[in-house]
Amino acid sequence: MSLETRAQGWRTLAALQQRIETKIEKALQDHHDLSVNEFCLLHHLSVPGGPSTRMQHLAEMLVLSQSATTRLVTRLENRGLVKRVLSAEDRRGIYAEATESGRELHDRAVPTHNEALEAALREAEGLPELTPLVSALETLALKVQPLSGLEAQP
Amino acid sequence: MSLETRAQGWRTLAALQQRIETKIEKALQDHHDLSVNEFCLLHHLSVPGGPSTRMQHLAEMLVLSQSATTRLVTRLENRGLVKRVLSAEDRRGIYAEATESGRELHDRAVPTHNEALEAALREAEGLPELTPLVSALETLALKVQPLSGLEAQP
DNA sequence: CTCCAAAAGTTGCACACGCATGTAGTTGCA
DNA sequence: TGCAACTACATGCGTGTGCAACTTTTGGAG
Repeated sequence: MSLETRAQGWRTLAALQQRIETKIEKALQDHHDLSVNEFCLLHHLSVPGGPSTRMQHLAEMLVLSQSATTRLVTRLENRGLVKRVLSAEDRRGIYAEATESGRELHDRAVPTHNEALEAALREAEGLPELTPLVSALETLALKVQPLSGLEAQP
Repeated sequence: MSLETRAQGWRTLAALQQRIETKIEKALQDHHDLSVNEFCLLHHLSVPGGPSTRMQHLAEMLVLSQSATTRLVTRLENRGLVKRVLSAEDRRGIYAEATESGRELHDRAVPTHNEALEAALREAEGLPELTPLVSALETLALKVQPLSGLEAQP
């Protein structure tokens, strides 16, 4: 397979991705006043066992810069959804954790996210050219099931 | 398969997507002073048979708002890479087409884009949790080969 | 012990984007 | 012909993001 072919597939996937993310963004914004990044941050802090995560770790998971993460946490902190906890051992480190109302908002937002995704996928399947792509995503979701979190490479 | 499982897979894919796009963005920025959107715009105007595309059509393809498309074209126009052509039939319509130097820059940028994508995919394959995902993308690129362009649904 | 490089977060700045609005041109209908 | 609704772009404004510079803290070398 040529590089060009793969690149063409990649750009098509990126466009589809963008379209679906836009739909999810609007749904989350309309119903809960949350951006996708804000939702993902709450998701990481609400779901996993360790409810307390370092700023830099959040930046890696969300694929954001440090500064964007700082302000993302600040925004949610100002809304009382997240709180900063200073680390005792390493006083440079700051942990973010979800508050009770943060977890509540997350629980309400999860169905919105999932239903918007379902709707977007169904819609995308309607376009004949995208059908194989969408069905590949379905397979993909199966395979990724046991994934715990994303780590960045150095 | 549960909605949650699919959503988890989707968020993982989105994160990987974002990571790779960031790498491509940096490569294009460093070597050719182009953002990914700018590259994609040039790509659509340089490659296909019809080198002349309406603003709104570009917005659909790039998954951007009208205003973002206006300014995207303006930026490239100021650099002499693209030119606006007023439509004769419908004088509201404006066509964008690549200039000679725009096509040249595109031709130089294509290898950068493709190599950055290859490198990012190889890197992602190194992370054990992402391997199935990446290989799914490989399959995907094959299936999408005959795709000509992306159209939005009304 | 002192000094210094590296790490974790924050902040100033520039910029690309979306939304709402404005403007020019088109279409339809009375 | 004249007016209203609509379309295609452009523009003002607010905001989220990345980069670079800065502060505080840590850990190690001399």
